[in-house]
Amino acid sequence: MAGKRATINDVASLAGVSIATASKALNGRQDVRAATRERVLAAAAELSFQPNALARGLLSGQTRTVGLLTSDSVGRFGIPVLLGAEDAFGAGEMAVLLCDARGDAIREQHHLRALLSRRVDGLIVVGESTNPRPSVSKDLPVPVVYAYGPSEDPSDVSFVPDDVGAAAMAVNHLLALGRRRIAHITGPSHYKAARDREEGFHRALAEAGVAQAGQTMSGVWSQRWGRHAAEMLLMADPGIDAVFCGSDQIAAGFVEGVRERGRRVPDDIAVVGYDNWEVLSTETRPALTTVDMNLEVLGRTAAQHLFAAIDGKATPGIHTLPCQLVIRDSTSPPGVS
Amino acid sequence: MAGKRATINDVASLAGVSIATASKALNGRQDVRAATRERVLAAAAELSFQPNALARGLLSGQTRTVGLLTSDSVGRFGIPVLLGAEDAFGAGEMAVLLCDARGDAIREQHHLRALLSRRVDGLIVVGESTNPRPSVSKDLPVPVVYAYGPSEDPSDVSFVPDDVGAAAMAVNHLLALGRRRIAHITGPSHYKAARDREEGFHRALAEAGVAQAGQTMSGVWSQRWGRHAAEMLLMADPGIDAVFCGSDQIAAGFVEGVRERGRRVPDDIAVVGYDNWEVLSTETRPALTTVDMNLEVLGRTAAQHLFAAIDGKATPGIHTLPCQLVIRDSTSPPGVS
DNA sequence: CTCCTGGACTTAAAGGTTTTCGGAAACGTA
DNA sequence: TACGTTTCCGAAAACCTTTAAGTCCAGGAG
Repeated sequence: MAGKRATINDVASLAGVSIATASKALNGRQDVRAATRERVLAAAAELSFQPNALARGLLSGQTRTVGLLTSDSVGRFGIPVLLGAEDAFGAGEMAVLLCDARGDAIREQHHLRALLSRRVDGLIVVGESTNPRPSVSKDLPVPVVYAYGPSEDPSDVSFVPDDVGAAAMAVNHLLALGRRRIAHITGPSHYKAARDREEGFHRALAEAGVAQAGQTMSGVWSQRWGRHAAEMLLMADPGIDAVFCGSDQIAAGFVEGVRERGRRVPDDIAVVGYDNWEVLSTETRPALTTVDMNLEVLGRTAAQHLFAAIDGKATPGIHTLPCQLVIRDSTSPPGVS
Repeated sequence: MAGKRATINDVASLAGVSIATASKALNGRQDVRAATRERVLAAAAELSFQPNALARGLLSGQTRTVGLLTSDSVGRFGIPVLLGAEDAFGAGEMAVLLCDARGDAIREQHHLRALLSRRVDGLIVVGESTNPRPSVSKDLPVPVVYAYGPSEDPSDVSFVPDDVGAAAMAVNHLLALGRRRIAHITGPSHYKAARDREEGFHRALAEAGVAQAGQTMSGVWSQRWGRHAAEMLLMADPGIDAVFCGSDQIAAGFVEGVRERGRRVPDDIAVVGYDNWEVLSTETRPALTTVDMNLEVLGRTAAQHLFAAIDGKATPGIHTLPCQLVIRDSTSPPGVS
């Protein structure tokens, strides 16, 4: 821990110029002789001068800092968004102030006040699910962009993954493999994600004129439920040849359950998961075909649009971003695996 | 997005007092009559006034903001530390500026400069492994605390989990269950974590006067390696009755491998993992007995000591924090499961 | 009456930077 | 010499808040 930090005043003194000239030299402005600029730069280097962002922000009204407000302690969704945002902002240009409200509205208000008092230039709100959430607050003095979980207010700017389209894509993949008896196991129906994915599932089947195998099985987002669903499904309808699961956790559990009952994946039953959560999708056997929601792209996009909004070019509405089907062994055609 | 924000000047005008009086009233200081304070507070509420943290920081030299510098994109270690830090700082009191260097030294320097120019009060550096890492920089004007990955410089303040002790604890648990032929499967030996855990493993065996079953098997931190190791181990030494794995991923793979070869966990072979990574440790079957490194506690402790260091009470050295053995089904005594 | 005390409030400075505007020097031109 | 132009540099204001120091006044003591 060294002593006091150098100010532009110290730099100016050492270089033998006024503060104004030092400022101009350091910021690469005109109206300063090359030799003088040289001297100032040398002085700044010597003192390892770092401009005080507080003073600068106070004057300009821009802090080059954005707040990221999340409720997703585990970081499943917040982290990719953060990474994407950092990318979009450019290395070191923008800083991100991260707050975790842990699903508590009071805490969220608290964080919100703290962020505003720090004069962030904008705000990204990351939902813990794709369920629409209350708008963070009316009449905020800074623009807000919602990522993953959209705002209830359609005049806000929101970015969500295209769950419907992705589910349809997954089912079309199964249909293309010749599977015709396709079941659907997913999470609780109070999740919009579950409902959207089911909608996509139905749409794709309808377009192909294929009937769903059994009823959609709603449970929880866990491996345990996947295993349990496998038991029930194989009992009730032994003829199924494919399953579209609402999450990788469910898919991983389902694969286990299938194997325990002596059926093979993908030969007997092809399985598609959702999330592309690597620890489950690539490490289990067989590796899971699954939907990647491109959360990093989503985060980057949200950040870019936040930029635009800061510049006064907001793009209100709920924007849907495409997902990607990652094909792995759990849907290999027979004999290929 | 509303118009300009209210300043203390606006509040003072509306309340009909001077700026100084407004400031004193808002900050609960003496020398202001109750009625006057009332008026000021009402005015502030009416304008929804929020003090400008930049101006305050500029004056006081304290920003009530700390930087969290990590290289752990996935958030496996950074997130718990962040949560613990937020806890220690108190809700909304302190803000955390999060930067991810992605293992790149250049990027780290970049972020470091950005953080310093923003005048953070302190810095927490989170390593991606427990391998000692270069000190972030000499003569920084703010205190730095290292979490998870310690600094190479012993005069820095570092907090690391007690891998050696935890491994010994895990092995003692297996010994207490009556297991005597215990093997060790772990990650690459260039990880200090792997070496430390092996050391604890050996120490506990030595203290009990029990010989290790076979040689320590070093691979990578993956399920695939766990499965592979299971094959090799059961081939070479079918008599083993317990395995201590260097990570939950390895343990999960090992359990799969064991089951495929027709042996049972925990009846034939007890398994202990490491990390308590919930998606693996609680969701697999049987649920894994594993070591929890208490990363959230570690983060909170690091944050508390950063506070102390900011107040001039630094505690140099590498501090080792205890881990915790979470006992689950993978080490149940026969017949209990 | 004067002097002092203490309460309630105001003035002004400080913190570090950017920016506008004015000034000074150097130089060329009439 | 007087004047205009260009080039470079400096003084000072502005951003918003906190705080040390100062002002003013009422009331009590002498």
